[in-house]
Amino acid sequence: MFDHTASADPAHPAHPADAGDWLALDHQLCFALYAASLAMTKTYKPLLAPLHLTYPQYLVMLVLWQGDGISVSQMGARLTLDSGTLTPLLKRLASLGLLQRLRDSADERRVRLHLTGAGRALREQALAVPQAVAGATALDHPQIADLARQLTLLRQQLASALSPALSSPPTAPPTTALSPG
Amino acid sequence: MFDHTASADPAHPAHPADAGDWLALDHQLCFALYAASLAMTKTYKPLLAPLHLTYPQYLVMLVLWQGDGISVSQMGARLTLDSGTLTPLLKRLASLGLLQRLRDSADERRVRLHLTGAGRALREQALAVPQAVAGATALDHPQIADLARQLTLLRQQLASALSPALSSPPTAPPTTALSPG
DNA sequence: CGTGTTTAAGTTGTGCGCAATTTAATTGCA
DNA sequence: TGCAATTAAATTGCGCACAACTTAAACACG
Repeated sequence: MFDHTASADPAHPAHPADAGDWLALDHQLCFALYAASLAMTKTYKPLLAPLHLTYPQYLVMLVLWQGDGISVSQMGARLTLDSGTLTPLLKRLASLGLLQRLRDSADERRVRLHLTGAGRALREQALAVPQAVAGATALDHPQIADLARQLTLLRQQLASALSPALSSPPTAPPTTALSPG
Repeated sequence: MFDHTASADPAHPAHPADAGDWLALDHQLCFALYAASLAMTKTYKPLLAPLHLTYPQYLVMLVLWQGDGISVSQMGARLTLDSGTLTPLLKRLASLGLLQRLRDSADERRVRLHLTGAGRALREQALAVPQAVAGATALDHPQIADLARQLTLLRQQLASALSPALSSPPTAPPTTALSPG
């Protein structure tokens, strides 16, 4: 499956001789990323079930545990999510009693997110989650940190390729990279 | 849990001195993975729009271009998706005229997926997509291949941690890793 | 043969994730 | 001051992802 008419490395040809092999699923970083992300979410599910949180809800709580009172937009910037995703999610967390959504009196457009006592208390139960996930990865911490670093760089690069004007103009202009030869 | 004594880098401490720092968003591999996966999907969107494909639909087509006539379950095994996700997605691809869903006459439970002429022809337009994405990553091919390899290993390890009986019993039993101390 | 089990696909319901639009509040600027 | 432009959040609609369940076909085994 992998090495028909392969160019250099028979196991994982980085440069398929046939142009069509560029479309092979196993050569796609995108699929590796996609499938790993789905697997990660599935790993979290049983760990978050006792906390009555979904995985995106857990991410919101992580942000609030680092500092609450932020606005919906600030939460969105932190998690790269928009209000269309966050508004219903935050309403669910509010109905669970974990946070309050309060209009900013100084700017009535803003909704600020404040942890409740229950929301703050939930943090204690969440402390065991990262270690459990780390165990499931079978990676040690330098490996986890290195992989996280690579993925963060990848995300930043993809984001800057999508909106070149909005971030890091000093680096090379990535617009041309989006139009293949 | 893992070598608590070795924290060094003040900017990105791999080993938070305070136990609470384990919950910091930026220390989470899971978030790096999640955000990178969302960014990747956003990168594909404008590239797949001319093909009238969503990103998961594109993955299905990648599998079929490597060999069609497979069943829904085989597609699911390839993409780690179940029939609840695939059945409506495949019906959309069929209504686009890209594939046919045909009951297997030898086993009427199975539905086999066959590319149409239009489905096969779409492959030509898809050939430019991987290079465009590779450009957006700003990584060269050895780097892309290496990152994909790490992510594939991670996915396999997470999958085996979730269902220890189903894969690689010779390795260490990961059930205990899921229950934190 | 018949019947209980297993398997494949489909269905239903919930929760994201995002594009597009709407509503309302604030800002900019003549 | 007045009014267009901008901004923040919410709403609507669509397409995944998945758990739980249903339907129907194939299999197992006495």
